[in-house]
Amino acid sequence: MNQSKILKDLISDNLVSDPNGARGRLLKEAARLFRDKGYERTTVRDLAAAVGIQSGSLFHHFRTKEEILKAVMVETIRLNTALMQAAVDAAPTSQEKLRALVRAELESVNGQTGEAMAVLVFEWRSLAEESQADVLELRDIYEKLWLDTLESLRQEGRLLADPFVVRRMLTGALSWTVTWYRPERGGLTLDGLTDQTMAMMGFAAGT
Amino acid sequence: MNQSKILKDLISDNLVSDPNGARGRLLKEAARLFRDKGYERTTVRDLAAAVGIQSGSLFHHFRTKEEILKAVMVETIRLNTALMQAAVDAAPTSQEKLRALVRAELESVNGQTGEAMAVLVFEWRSLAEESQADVLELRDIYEKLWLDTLESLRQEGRLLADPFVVRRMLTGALSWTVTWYRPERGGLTLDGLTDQTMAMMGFAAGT
Amino acid sequence: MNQSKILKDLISDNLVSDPNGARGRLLKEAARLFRDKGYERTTVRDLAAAVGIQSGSLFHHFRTKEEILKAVMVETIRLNTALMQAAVDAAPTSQEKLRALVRAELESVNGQTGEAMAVLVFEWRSLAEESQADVLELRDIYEKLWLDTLESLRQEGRLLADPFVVRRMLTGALSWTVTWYRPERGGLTLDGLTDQTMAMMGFAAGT
Amino acid sequence: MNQSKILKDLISDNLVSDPNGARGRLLKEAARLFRDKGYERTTVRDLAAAVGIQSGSLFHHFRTKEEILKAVMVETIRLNTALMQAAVDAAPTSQEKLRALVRAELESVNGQTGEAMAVLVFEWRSLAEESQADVLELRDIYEKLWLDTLESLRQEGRLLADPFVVRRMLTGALSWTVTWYRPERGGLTLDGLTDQTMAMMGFAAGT
DNA sequence: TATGAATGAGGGTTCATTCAT
DNA sequence: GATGAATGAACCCTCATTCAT
Repeated sequence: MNQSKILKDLISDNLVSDPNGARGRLLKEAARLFRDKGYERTTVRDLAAAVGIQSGSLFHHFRTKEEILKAVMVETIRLNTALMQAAVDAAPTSQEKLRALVRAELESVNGQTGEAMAVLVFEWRSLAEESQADVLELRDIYEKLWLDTLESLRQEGRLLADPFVVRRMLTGALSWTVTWYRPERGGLTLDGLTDQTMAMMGFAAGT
Repeated sequence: MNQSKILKDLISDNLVSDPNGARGRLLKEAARLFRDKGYERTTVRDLAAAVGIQSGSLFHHFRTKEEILKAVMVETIRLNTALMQAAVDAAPTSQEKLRALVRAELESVNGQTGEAMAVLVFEWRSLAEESQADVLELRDIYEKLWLDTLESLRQEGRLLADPFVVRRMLTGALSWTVTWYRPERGGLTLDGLTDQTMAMMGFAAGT
Repeated sequence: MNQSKILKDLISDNLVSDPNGARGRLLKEAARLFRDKGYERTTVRDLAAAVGIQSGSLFHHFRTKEEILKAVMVETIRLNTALMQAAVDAAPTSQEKLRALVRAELESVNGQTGEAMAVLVFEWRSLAEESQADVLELRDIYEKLWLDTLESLRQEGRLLADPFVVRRMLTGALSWTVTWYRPERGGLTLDGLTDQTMAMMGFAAGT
Repeated sequence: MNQSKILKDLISDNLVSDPNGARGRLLKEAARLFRDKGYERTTVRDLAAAVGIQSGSLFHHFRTKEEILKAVMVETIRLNTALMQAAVDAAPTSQEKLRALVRAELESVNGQTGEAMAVLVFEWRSLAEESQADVLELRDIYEKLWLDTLESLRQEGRLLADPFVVRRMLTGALSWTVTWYRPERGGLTLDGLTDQTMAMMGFAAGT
């Protein structure tokens, strides 16, 4: 099942907003602004201007600015959970599953459609505590995919460290790429970056 | 050369503020607040209250709030550069040097004295561009320690990935520990966490 | 002529809106909300929600929010003028006329059907000046009933004070009951409250 | 003890703000604006302009706009309680005590210094519920003066109605004078208005 | 008539910064 | 140095009103 099919299904189930609709367009711009300037530095006027409406009109779609942040995070996590699941399902071995997860997360963080993943990671503190609890529930599903894969590798003797710790390290490492990885300037492709990540963990490409 | 000696030297060279002086105390509290609440969410009144003065009085020590952030970063990086250098110098092999660097950075990020390192990483965006240039210069020295060590390991065949990429991955991974590592709740010690980090990269403890 | 007959006549003359119609229902809810929360604190969304429509739809019935306030006042004053007139006509003596007026006004202010009277008194300031002039004209008819009755009592030597002043004092006193009189909690009935009002003025019950 | 002496004592006890100080001047202007335009229609910018400062500066003295309303009410009630107490103490008979209370309340509501009393009465609903509880406590002292006096008259057989009801009626009647009594246009003086009020209750002047 | 998205002015409040004392 | 009142721009959000559908 390819990416656009996954997205289409989520949209028709109302789990993710249609990127062509008013709400979807706003969330996309919000994700971009939040990633680039940070949640705090992004004003509701910035958000409104980015989709060509007045700031007051925002509040037709969302009750508060924070609700926008939450929506960005919730929809991102839903989309990425579905993408990760598909990636894992399609990979035959544990190592390939891991590679697929790394690759998918790098794409989420750095890709054109996925700037919201960086928001999820770096603006977490700006989310109200009540909202954090809601998002954490969704996050658990997502994290389980990682932990199961890492656990398998551990049992196969191909991973020396604790899967839980490794996952958290990888969260930081992969998210952090958003601050420095610039594929457009030539150099490393996303596949190359994935290879490097695997190599850092001692997995040579193609083994 | 132990840590307190290093600190003392830096203080007497006026490279780092005396933590007992007014300026030093403020920077320490600022680092803590910036790490805990973020730069944007920390008000100058918060900063002033933390050291028991009025907000207006802050501006006798620093011209702007951003100058405080910059000072936190500059002094942090000076201190940590000295600490890292000492750590590297004391380690005989490349792998031990790497372990020392990891351990030192984890301590910087999570330790009692070093909360400022997290600020350096996560509040970078809040620093004015002109200030970023200044800090980056200092950072290069610091980064060189890492790159040299990783390069050696690479040449020894013990590291498969590109040192530059690995360093950036480690920056993210190690900084991110501030969001989840809670030694006080029992469990992993800083040494244990260091071991895990090394293990993730394929370096078994004591090899 | 009883109350419902009076109301029916006013409706068929188009002087008061049918409480079963869209306009009448809205005015009734508006009166309740204006009395309970005040005109300023009542939003058009509140008004719309109270009759189960969207806020935009309100403006098919009234050009502005203030027009709703004016309509509440105008219809209230029309209805109450008719009720007062009937009450006065039915009472044989001046004292009984006064009692009937007091009783009728207390009922208007506190009764189930007449919550709008409190609006007329306490939200006067919110009415635009142009509208005030229109309503004042209607009010004069209403006030004349009071003044004529008080004047008679004065001439009979049963009232020591100036009728004009007494009427204004009674306006305040009777309107103010809306803030404290709670018949549902037991205690004073409307008749009892009427007796008390008369007693305050030196008119013993049944004299 | 005359009025200015009473005021001076309250000021030196910090129960009422000095009308020459920043806080006192603001409260005075706030009372005037709240009475003239209503609390809701008065903006913090109006308040600030009335004392010649910027709106942001208001929040140095008061945390919220509502706190200003509360302060107006609290200080008013403190001042008026002291004035009423003095008025009652100075009057020898129950009837004269009542007259003194009526006269004092009329002066509070309509006098130059006392515009705040009208705010206390007519803006009650705008006060947050928690604040209402605080103010009510103060109000009880004030009301007791009235109730004791009315109770005495009742026992002397000079008042037919229930003191509790009479007090509430008088609250409405006397407060309402603010909406229509215009001494400057000639006609009734405050003493004359007091006489009329007493006469309405069957107390001839000088009896 | 009814909807509901959009408007746009203005609301209360925050906050880094200034400055007379 | 320290204070604290004052600034003024900007913030998030509200709300009466409009209008295409």
